Amino acid sequence: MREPVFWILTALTQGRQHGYAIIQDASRLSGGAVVLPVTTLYASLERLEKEGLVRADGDEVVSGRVRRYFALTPAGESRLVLEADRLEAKVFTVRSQLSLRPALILGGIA
Amino acid sequence: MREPVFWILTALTQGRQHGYAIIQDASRLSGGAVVLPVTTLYASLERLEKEGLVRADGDEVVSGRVRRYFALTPAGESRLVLEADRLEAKVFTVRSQLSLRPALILGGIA
DNA sequence: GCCCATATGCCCATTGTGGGAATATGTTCG
DNA sequence: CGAACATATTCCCACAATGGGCATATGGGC
Repeated sequence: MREPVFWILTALTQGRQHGYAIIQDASRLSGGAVVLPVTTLYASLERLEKEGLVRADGDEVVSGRVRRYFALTPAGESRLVLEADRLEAKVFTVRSQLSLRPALILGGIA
Repeated sequence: MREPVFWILTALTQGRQHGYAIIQDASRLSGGAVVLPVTTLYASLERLEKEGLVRADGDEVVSGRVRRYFALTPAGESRLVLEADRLEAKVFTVRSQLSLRPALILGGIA
């Protein structure tokens, strides 16, 4: 799973949300590190809908502007849980590798 | 950072390695989950070399076959450490979001 | 002799990402 | 009032990264 999709699904864990708000959530949740481009967002949402991880959840008009709402499907939720597990495993693996890397033999017995 | 690059850099933490062995390391380190396609590997290595995260570390001939060795640069190592931190932060964030998601109110007081 | 593992290289298609710009309404500020 | 900016979505198009297919070449096992 790529970054944009990860943040979209993560933003949707708190309930239905519309596109523009997802961009703001992604930025907030990542501490400002992630900037989700609009084009990427809508392209991803369309793809995720086709894959059944996200579903359209009604259009609403707020002060003249249309909002398209999206929601996580059960499949989307379990996919995100799976991703969390995978990320955790990756962290464990790199950390292990980094801690036992040859370069670390700097103090030694001396 | 994408999956293939992550596993390439992780494989190289234990010292210089040649292409084919990196593929096997990636598979082993990921518990068989990651299959690094040959084309992706060499394309990535070339890119990583250009970016200064990896450097060519000599060609050797073993039983008639040429092996191209590659090694992590200090930049590559710190990039991987940074990536580990980012992954850890992502795990923390999703887990938090998942634990406080509306759907979890199922047991309640009852 | 044939297949498989090792080891790399070239060609090319697809996927996901993302820049640019258009559209349209509401708000803020000089 | 006009300009700039935030909200909210859409279309067009370029590009980086991924990866499939195939070619090449050697050595080992059946």
